Amino acid sequence: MTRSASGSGRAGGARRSEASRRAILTAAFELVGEVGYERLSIEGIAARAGVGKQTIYRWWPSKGVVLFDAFLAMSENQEGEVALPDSGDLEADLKLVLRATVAELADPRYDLPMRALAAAMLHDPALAAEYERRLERPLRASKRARLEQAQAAGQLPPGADLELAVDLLWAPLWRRWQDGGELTGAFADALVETVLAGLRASRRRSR
Amino acid sequence: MTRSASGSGRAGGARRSEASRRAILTAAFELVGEVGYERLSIEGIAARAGVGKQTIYRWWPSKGVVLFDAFLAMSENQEGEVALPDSGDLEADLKLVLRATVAELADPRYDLPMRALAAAMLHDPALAAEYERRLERPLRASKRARLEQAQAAGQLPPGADLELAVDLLWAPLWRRWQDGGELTGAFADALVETVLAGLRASRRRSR
Amino acid sequence: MTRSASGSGRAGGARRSEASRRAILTAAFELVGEVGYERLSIEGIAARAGVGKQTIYRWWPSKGVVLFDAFLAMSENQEGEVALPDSGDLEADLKLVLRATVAELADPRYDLPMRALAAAMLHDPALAAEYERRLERPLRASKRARLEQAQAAGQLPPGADLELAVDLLWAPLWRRWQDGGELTGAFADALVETVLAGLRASRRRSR
Amino acid sequence: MTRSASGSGRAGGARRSEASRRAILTAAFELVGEVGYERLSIEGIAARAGVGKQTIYRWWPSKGVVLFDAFLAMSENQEGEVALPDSGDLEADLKLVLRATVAELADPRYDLPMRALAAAMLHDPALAAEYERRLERPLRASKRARLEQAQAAGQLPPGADLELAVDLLWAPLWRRWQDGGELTGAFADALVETVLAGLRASRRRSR
DNA sequence: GCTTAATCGAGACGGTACGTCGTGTCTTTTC
DNA sequence: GAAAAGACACGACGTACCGTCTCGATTAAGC
Repeated sequence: MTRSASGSGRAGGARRSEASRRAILTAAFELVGEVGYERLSIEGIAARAGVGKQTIYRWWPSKGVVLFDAFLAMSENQEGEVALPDSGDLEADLKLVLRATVAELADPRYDLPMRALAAAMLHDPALAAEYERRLERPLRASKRARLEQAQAAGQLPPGADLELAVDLLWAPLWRRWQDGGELTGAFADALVETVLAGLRASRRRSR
Repeated sequence: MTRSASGSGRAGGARRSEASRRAILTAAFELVGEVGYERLSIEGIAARAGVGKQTIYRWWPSKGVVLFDAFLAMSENQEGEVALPDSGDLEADLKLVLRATVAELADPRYDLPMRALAAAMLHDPALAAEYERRLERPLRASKRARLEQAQAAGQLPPGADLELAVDLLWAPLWRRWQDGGELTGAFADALVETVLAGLRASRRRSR
Repeated sequence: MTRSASGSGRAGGARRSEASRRAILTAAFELVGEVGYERLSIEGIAARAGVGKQTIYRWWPSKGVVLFDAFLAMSENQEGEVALPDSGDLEADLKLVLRATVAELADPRYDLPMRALAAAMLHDPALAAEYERRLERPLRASKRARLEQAQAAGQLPPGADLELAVDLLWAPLWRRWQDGGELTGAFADALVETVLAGLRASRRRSR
Repeated sequence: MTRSASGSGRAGGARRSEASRRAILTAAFELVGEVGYERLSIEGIAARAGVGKQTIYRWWPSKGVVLFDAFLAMSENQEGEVALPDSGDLEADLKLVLRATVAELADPRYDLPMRALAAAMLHDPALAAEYERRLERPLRASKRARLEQAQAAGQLPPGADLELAVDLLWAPLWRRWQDGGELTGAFADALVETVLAGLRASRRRSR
């Protein structure tokens, strides 16, 4: 997303300021948590970061992308590989993970920024694609890996549609969060139980 | 000097112009389909509707609410009672309805406006609540009614969590649409089959 | 003051409301003294007068004319005939009158409204003409009459240009007031003395 | 009135655009000549000058001040020292100058802008003060200087009130112009003759 | 060490849109 | 019919940001 500064034939001159980059991302994250996405402005970010506007325009193509980078920077760990826990008990593991997701979505420090990012993606397909590539896909892969592991261990029938399974497990959570509905651990538990029951009973199908 | 207006209601003065109201909603709906939510402006709506800006500000509190009303006006039928089909075959009925939903989400005439509305609700909880009250709740009620009917007919076990069932059936659809993922009739079918399997297998639970 | 509907040949319907007329003029005069001419608005006058805007538009062609009428109404006496004092001593009489003018111009209750009226006339020639006809001309006539009386009494030479004399006596006063310069009784006295000296010494001229 | 851009402590950043400044002043002067002061708008000036509104608001506090600067810029010479002619014959010199003033006031190219400026000063004392300081005072000084010269040469008595003299000579001209009265060379001549007669006959006085 | 050039803070610029206020007209209802 | 009330199309207000564009000042390579 940001330009690489690798060792190509660069004549001379100053390199990108890491201090400014971090100040911008921090300012963006804080501001969006205070005023929301609609009233987040490049000027506001620049002012709070103590940075010239051009420094933002030079390195980021849009407000949404700044926000996205800010999001990544504030949750460093998420970009690396995150394996789901594997205790051998699929149902227990999934409940654990879904309850953690519920807790994160309920955290007021993340609620506004995440809504902002969701809104940004709704009107910027390129940003949505970037999000898909850098956050959604790896996360989904690790979710899928855990299910495949269960399938290999015979806990899920060989014909179960695992892609669908991932959607069934997480989509209702996101939906409830977006709609402002009640989001509890009990809901997560019921979700896991019902979906697993469905998967276990599912007929073989091709995909 | 003048006596206060007697009795009920309105002392005098001009009434709200229905023509302007409709022109505004039409213009808003068209514009959002052309330029998206971020570049939709009150000024633009007013200009296209041939209306003064004040006429918009007088009757609507925000861009998002105009958009929401525009949405309602353009899909009048949705506010009234919409019962899901009931052929006696729950699975067939649900597949029919979900495939219809898929088709609607894929319709380019509704895609941009719906994304815009979704974005507007993401940064305006009041709007989200209004949407919940006027569109989501009635729709959800009719979905639930169909499931209860099936339950009464013995096609679903008495302990099945029908609220969860509604989320399981529709949330993955919305999620895929939002993320720009592939959204097909086959996906809808698989969704219905798996969820129904899960519900049928579900243990008795209290809610 | 307000005559009840008399027997003139009026077919039917309401007559002009004298109460509204007075309320409007009073409101206009007060408002212009509070906010000045630029920020005086028809809406503001109507609101303060407790009157519909149309009632103003129906009877007055412009803001300036309302102001002008307000001015007249607040200084009723000035429209009637106002004779300058004639004690027989021209110099003393003029000093008296000019000192009175100075006092009036210095009165803070009249300063802002008069500036407003002057400004209104600067950009509305029709208003200026109306002012000329209804206030300036009669006033000027009485000034001239006093000078002619003095001329007849031999206190001014027969060839003295009396039109010029009126300008010479009053214009410097208005000018100083407009420019915010110092405006004192002593100035008025010096003015009278010098102008009278000039007139007495003037050669015969035709006009 | 506008900030100096000299070499003192400016950190960095772009400097004021001289091209925009001139375009704005030119546009303001032209527009006020076309539509008058009341219908002169910042928006109109910006549009004609091809400039953003903010560029006007950044450097000028009000419409009146823009107009004033435009006035100065369009009559550059008037700010510098303008000595009145001194042929040795005071009466002839004054007649010359007053006739020139009459001609200028009659010039349609200047009439509307000058009325506009006069109106602006009537409702903005700060602007009036600025005008006094930058245009009126120097002009008045040179008028006074010419009279002092005449006094030194014995053409006016040592006790003559020269401040009053300046008012007596020019105020009637301005007054007639404002009121839309007839303004001719003959009037200027009569004015000079009568005032000079008055001054020559005036008693010694202190000021 | 000197040169050289990209980056930085700062902020002016031409613009678009904001949300408010006032204009002058029109409509509705009351007297 | 006139009046109070107030909606309407319109235009301007003064402000906030947009994204672009200079300005010096700073900074680190390559010579």
